[in-house]
Amino acid sequence: MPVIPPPDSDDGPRHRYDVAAVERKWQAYWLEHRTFRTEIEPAKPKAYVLDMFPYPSGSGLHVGHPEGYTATDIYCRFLRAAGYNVLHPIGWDAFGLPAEQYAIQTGTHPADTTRRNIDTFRRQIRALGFSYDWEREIDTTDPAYYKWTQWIFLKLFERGLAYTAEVPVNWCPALGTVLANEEVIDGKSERGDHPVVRTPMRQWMLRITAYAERLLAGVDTLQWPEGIKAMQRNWIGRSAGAEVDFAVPALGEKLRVFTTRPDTLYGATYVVVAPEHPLVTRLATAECRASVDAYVAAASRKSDRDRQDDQKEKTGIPTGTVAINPLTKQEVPVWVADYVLGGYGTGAIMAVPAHDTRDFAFAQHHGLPIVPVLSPDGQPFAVPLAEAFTDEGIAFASGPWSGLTTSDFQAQVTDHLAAHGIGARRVNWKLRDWVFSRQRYWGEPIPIYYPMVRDGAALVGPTLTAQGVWNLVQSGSAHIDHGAPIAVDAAQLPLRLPETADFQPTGDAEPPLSRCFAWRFFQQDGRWFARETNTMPQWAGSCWYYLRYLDPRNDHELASPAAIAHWLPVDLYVGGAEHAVLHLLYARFWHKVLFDAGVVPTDEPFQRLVNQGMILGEDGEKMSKSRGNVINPDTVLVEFGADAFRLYEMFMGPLEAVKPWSTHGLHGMRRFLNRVHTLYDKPIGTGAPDDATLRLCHKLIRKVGDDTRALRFNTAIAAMMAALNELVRLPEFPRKIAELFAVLLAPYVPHLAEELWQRLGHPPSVGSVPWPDFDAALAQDDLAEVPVQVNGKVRAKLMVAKTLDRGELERLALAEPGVQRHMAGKIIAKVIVVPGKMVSFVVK
RNA sequence: GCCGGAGUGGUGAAAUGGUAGACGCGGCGGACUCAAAAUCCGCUGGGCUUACGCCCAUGAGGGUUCAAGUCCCUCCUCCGGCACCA
Repeated sequence: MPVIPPPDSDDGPRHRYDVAAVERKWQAYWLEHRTFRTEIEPAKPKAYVLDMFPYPSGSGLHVGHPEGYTATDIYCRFLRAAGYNVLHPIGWDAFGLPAEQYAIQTGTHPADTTRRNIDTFRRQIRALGFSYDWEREIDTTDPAYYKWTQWIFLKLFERGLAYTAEVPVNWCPALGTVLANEEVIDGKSERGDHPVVRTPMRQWMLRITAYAERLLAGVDTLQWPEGIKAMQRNWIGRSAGAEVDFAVPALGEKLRVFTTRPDTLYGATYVVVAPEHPLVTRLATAECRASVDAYVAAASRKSDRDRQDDQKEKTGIPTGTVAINPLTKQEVPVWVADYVLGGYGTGAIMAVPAHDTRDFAFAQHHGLPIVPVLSPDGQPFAVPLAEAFTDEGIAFASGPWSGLTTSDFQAQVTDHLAAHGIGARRVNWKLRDWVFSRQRYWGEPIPIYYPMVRDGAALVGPTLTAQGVWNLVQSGSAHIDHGAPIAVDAAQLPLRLPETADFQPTGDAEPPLSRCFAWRFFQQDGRWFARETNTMPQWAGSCWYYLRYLDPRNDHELASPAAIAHWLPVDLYVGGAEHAVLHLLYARFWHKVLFDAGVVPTDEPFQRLVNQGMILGEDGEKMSKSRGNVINPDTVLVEFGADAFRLYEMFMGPLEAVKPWSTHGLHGMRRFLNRVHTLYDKPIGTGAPDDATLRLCHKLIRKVGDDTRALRFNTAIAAMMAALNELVRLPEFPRKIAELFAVLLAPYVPHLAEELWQRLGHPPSVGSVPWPDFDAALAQDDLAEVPVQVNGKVRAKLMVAKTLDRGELERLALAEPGVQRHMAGKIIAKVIVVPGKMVSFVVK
């Protein structure tokens, strides 16, 4: 029979080994052998490496998810080999609007879509070969999980940090729910970009402002990107200044204003109150009443968005009333204008047009006086100001305070005001309390209930049904006493979300749970009660999930104290920068509360944070369906395999950098892996490697170790590529080197590394092989190429022993023809010799 | 406007103040092949030069230094965030 040459494999000759089979084989092996199961090993140093868990959307994983996940996976595999006890879990942040929106659109129950989405995400993540401990997988919609979300809520409630209030909230009619300030971007919902309006409603609030000072101070202690820290500081928005009373003789009242620049009080030429200010109506004189009322009414109709749009021309009108500047004793007019916010400070300001850009614009527009009282040198400005002077400086025209610097003036005048009972030192915060309730179905039920009242007494009625109670409420003969919230007994948790097909929002403020009468109304000791029907926002489950991973199946504690003590804090947290203020601020807040409650031993949850940079489309634009530049990981995996995919995402550039996708680059990774595979086809030599190869390898161990530890994966990969380029030149592949190279590759391309390790005759897993040590002497060359500079330009290069002494080095350098040529006819003014590094001559 | 980050070949990017452009992609040339693909080898910042070499070059302009992509000052551009918070 003729010998039939084996056909090239069907999936193309570029696949030199059967990537799909190899990857499937090892993924199955890891799962079956629970290779990455984690237990507490007290003898080892611990490392808690956390990914921001995904929201399992209907569209599946995008290429941005695996970027961070690959980084932490490589890091974890490396740390395990380096002798660490590593915790590396994954789970699902599965409550929230998108799943519910999708469910509403398709008529499927959110529980079903959520389950399906999770299955997809799990399959996709497993296909990438990540070393998660799957026995710690969590799902925020699992009652066994949200039992503890509710338990933490009860802690907040007990400590007075959860309360209800009738407050102006961000109501989003399209989504049928209120949103937190953090969820509103430019007057639109963060999710879905729907309009948001301000309207007062009864809401559950969390008193995050009580932690403002600590949340701010804690930022300084964190190893986080500067940008994120700045954003948190900015969001918390501490502002120190003074409150000052301006007397309003016509009313016999004081108008209290907040200012950060009490040193400009002599320049305060008018006062402005917000349209929402409680005194507005009374401030309006008879002549101004109609216009003030109209202005206030118009302002109340405007959304925040509209108010911002009107920035260019600042509107406002006089109230007709005057106030007295407490220092100059002069009368200044009181205006009402919507550039002053009702919800910040006292809702009133003293306007100093000469030294505040906003006041300046307003004063110019409305012809109000502009009086400078401060300049860089304390000399009055010679000409009228063209713009506000807002820097610090030296005061003039300020009575006894003239000549003082801004800071001295501020300190002294604040004391003076306080001593005379007309002011006080004051710190304001931009941070507001967190609106915590949502009028949606797909969230954690808030574990609170209220007494039912009929005719001023508790509603009793053994024969009543839940529906009957509702009828009483509808008819007005009974009501829910929202003023007397009662916490569900912790032993009764979880308070399960009722199953219902009627989960659609109605567009009014009544949550879907209000219609689940059998769940909502219940009888206890003969009395009727009504459950809270708002649910928690999406952020609730993610506020503490990193704690549940520590002990995920514990049903009598959030996590055991032993597990908490062992693993906290999170040593490295990797995720997208889009969570800079929302998730990261809320989670820090809850963590501090749990710290105060003695549940956790640390004040901050996430010691070190790294943001992976966004991956752009091949066109350099943000990936989006509308641009059609979205890369689907599933497709990439089929064509190139997980190892190549992982390697490519890490090789693209620094982890934190924003970088465009390139399918060409991916081909390069496949080529690299094929060449590695081919290298192991060579005869495996039993002899000792030669000196050059040995040095190469020891340098490689150091380089890959250092870079991996520092999350510089791109340069570690480059070093392995460079090493491969040398190794392929060897006539045979020494066994020791073959083993070593597989071990170094393992964190990066775990499937191939396992396969090669097995081919070398070892039992799995290559991941259990300790990370090799390098020999410091072998990890550096004894020869060095030393550049010789003449007047700063390299004129020769010397190949010399690294340790060659200065005198000899200088002598050799001088002998170089290239050096001679540039020194001819000149005298040496200076010689710098750095042994092993550099020789530099300065000649004249 | 304010805050944070970044500007380096055709391209993604490397470079403890000490040889700018490692590594990858792309391109060019060659080997193999009937041919192509794949693979392998070589070259590849720009300019001048037959050549040895020389000059220029890290957004722009200054400065410090024997030596600057790296440190300092001024400015420009791009990305991300915040934005009437007094």
